[in-house]
Amino acid sequence: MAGRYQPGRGTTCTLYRYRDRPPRATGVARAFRRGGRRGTRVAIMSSAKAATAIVPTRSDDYAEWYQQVVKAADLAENSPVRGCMVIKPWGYAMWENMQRVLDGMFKDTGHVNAYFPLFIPLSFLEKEAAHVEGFAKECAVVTHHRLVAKDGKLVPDPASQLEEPLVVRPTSETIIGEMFAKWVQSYRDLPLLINQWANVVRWEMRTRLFLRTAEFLWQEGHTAHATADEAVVETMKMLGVYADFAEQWMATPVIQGEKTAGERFPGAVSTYCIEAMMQDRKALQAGTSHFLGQNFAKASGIQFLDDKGVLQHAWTTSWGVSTRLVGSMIMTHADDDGMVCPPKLAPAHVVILPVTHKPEDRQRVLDYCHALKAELRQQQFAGGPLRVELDDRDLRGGDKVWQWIKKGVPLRLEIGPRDIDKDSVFVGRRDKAPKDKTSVGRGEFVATVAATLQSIQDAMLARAKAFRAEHTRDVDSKADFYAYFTPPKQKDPNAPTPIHGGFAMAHFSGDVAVEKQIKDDLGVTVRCIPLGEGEAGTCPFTGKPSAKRVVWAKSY
RNA sequence: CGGGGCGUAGCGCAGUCUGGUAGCGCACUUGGUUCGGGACCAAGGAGUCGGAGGUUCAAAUCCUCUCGCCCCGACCA
Repeated sequence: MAGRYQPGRGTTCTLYRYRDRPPRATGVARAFRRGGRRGTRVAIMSSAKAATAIVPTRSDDYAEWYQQVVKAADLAENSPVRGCMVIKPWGYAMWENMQRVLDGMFKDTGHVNAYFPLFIPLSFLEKEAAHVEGFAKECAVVTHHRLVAKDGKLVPDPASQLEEPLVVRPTSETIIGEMFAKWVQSYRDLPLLINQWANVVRWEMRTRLFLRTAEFLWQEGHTAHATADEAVVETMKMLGVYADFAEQWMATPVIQGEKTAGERFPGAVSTYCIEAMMQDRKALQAGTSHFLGQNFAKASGIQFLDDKGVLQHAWTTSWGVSTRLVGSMIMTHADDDGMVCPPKLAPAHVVILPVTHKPEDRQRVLDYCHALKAELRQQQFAGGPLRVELDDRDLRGGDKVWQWIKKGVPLRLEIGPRDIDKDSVFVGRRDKAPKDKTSVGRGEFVATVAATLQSIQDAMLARAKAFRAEHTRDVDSKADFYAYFTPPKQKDPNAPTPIHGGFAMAHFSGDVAVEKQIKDDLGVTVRCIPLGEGEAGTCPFTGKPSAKRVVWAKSY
């Protein structure tokens, strides 16, 4: 086994692998596993690189970094059920915060919540041709309703076979359409503006925590309107709600645009989306809004008498965002020390870490911290009381500090006897380096905490915007386009693809064949056709005229 | 679904090639020393080596099958 790296045997460096923290010393030898157990291990030796809490780093191995952040921040883990995740309290709290805010936005735009069944009769899915084709391949199907013991095991009782199989909803257009058909008789029943918070199941081949799992949580809005115009307005309105939410709450800049025919929702007339750039420069669709025309109304029989007594099909829309948004926040904001929560959606805004080394100081410090916690909770931020954690667990200080850094809490307060004597707090901001901490008077901290959180929120959005700008460029020739999206040569064909490319803004004549060719060649697709006016130009692939530049990128 | 890799204590791994019945670091528990800090010393708890068959006196190790996870593709509403 020549050349095999053997830690602790004749080498002077120490091997650290995926441990939950790096050594304190800078200039450490770091290594991480990649691929095989033997011979293919890659040891990264770097004296210049600072130690990070997450190994590997983003630039070392982005996909692995993502998984390590999810683990280190205690957001979620894989379940015994293939492709399904358990969302842990810290991750779920982010989703709850998103839910609360979005729910408010939906209500403010006139929508009401309802709940529809998990199970959809198979025949419902068959009603809309494109819908069938789009979803058939990834449905979970229920065929029996009872188990019987057989040879000491439980098996579906053959006698309990369902006459019509039930599909676990991959989305609810069909069953909601069925109900809408009953609810709508007259133009006076319209518009119908419904949202539901639910889980859905799509039997995905390859899954990733939060980004693509077999079961996930989402909201799906479904509306029915008397006119096409009204439905289109609704479609765009909700797209705008998503874009606002992404920017203002998730600190994630997004491009609003329309999908090409190939990327359209099965059964939709047009699909709109918000697209965000992750730190590996890939695009992630963070939300979609569909104008469904009369397709589903016709399939489900949603009809009404208009004000002239004419029977018409309604015009419908649907729109949704999912727990994927949690994944997008990780990929947008997390760094090599773990999660970085946008303050407005953080499960906790502030964590107080009492420094209680000497027993005689302990009670005094804790009393001070509890009082400060109570005072901070009186403060308002982002439309609610400040969320404050007091971590008085009997752990060593450094351990606790790093746990909270990895979880991404915006503000850390370390408070010991010396701070109390000065009536001040020692503040660390998650958007700054872990050791970059400052002493601030208690009164001043409390008075400015909301502003401080807002400044972190703003800094995160600005940073994400700058990153996107840095990796977005106009591309005007096919050669440049191909060069932009071709990764550096890899010695090992099975190694992760290095980070490269970004968003290419290129003209496009709309040829489906061209789009397909580029996808086959580079794995790059049109993420969206941005809304708004654009300058006309020439498609670099066909030489045909193009109305405006579209966003090309690799994507999740 | 194709190609590659990996499943050994909570986490990260060694041990597998050359079968002899399990080890290291961190975490955990206890005691002590430390203490504005991701400490140190000592003692200790924790694993039917992913699962099922098979070969063998003997299997983490060899063979077959299977499940799961990860990477590269394919697919992706």
